[in-house]
Amino acid sequence: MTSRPPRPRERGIPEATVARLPVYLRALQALQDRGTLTVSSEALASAAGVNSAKLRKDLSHLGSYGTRGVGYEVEYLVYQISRELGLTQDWAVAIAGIGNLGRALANYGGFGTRGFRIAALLDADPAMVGQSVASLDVRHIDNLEDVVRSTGVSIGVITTPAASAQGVATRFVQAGVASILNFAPVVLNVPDGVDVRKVDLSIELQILAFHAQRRADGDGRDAERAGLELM
Amino acid sequence: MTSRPPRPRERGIPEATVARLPVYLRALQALQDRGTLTVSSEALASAAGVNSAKLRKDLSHLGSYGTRGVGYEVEYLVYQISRELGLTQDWAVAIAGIGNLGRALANYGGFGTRGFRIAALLDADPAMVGQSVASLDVRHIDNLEDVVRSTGVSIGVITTPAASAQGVATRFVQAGVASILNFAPVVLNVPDGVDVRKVDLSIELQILAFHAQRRADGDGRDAERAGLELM
DNA sequence: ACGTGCTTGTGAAAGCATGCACAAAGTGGG
DNA sequence: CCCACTTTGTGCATGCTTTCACAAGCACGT
Repeated sequence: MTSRPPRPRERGIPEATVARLPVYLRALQALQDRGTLTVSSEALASAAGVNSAKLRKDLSHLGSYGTRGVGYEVEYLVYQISRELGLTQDWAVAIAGIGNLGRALANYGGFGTRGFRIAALLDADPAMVGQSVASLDVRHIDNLEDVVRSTGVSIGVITTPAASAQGVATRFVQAGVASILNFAPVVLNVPDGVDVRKVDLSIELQILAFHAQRRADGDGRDAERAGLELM
Repeated sequence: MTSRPPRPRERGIPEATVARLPVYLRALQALQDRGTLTVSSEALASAAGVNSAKLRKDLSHLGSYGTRGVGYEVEYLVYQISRELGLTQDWAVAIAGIGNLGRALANYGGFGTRGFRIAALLDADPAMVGQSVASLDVRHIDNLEDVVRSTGVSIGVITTPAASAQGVATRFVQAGVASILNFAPVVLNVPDGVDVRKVDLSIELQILAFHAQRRADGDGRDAERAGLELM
């Protein structure tokens, strides 16, 4: 029951590792573009901004894809990580809320290259509906269920105002969408089994402000502290 | 040397706690808008989407601001968290890269209300320079140092293409900006003491895809798994 | 065929974060 | 004034993450 070689990975890659795999993938693709064939954990770790022991442990969760004394074959590793992340299949994404941010996402080219295809745009504003954004017609949010079903959407992105976000999320879920990326500044309530990730610009700024203040306090209070001057 | 009451908090709030304080703050402000005067850890935790023990431990790092048997006074807690996060002062933010995303951020009203003021917009495209976005003139990126100094910018937001991001980051740092929020899909290299946070849309989607695939694999392989059907 | 040198993969230790469960501390009613 | 009730603040146990340090393994030159 524990024969590893044929199907190397067990279920259960740590969450922290999953969050770093896309970073490794991007670094590897950059190497690939430059024609690099193999890379050591040290070099890849430095390109990805992590420590090499962490990188090796992360990769070890996918299987034993390196060669001792040599490193990792870039192309093979790109494939293995892509497969693990589910990027070898095609994911249809719907964006709800075509304001500034929704438009910015719709026009962002970075998705298409990695298995994500923007399949539908939805908005509640009648003036918006029917307009063409990034070569897609904006549909009215009332058609959410139809649109999800007919275009096979499995990931929903919410860029609506905060007040509408929960409603849209609930409709996504009821239409069978179990993965949601939420940009609205609210905590979404969804049933178990639905995966919500949140991106919140204002929270990131607040975290930066906290650290900036701490630096400033330290400088003021205990004269020079470790920090900027140790380079 | 360990007298607590007068200045309750020691240095060193855990990073995980810092990341949640903005969420609590938002939930508290929503309560405040509804006229709520006090709130229990249970109620606030549920509004913030966390468990109440975690909330209490988080808040205990700031000091003892609750009343046993009653809860927390909303207004007082808003003030304490704001102060801890450094939101009682005003932070000048510069946005470099006025593409779709940069414009979306510039026009997003959510910052102003919480101590952040967009003080400058920068772009490398001569056609963009001089245009007015969100009532600010776009300046050429070559003026970065001048702009930072003259407007007192202390937080830099990078929404440039990936290829330009590292250059802009380096210039921000040399101009004295020690807090950077990076939307470009690259790992930035900065000296110690500079705080970089990354927001990466494509990474979030990839993490969602991973979990979505895992759900699908499970359903296919071991018939029905725990998940959507347990509601 | 064998030894040398390099790099991976992984136990084991240390460090964080989470959640339980309860004592401590306050409120309000009788 | 005391008792019952509520809710905070926190010690402790558990689990997850990171980091160290080194044995195992492979390539290459001789």
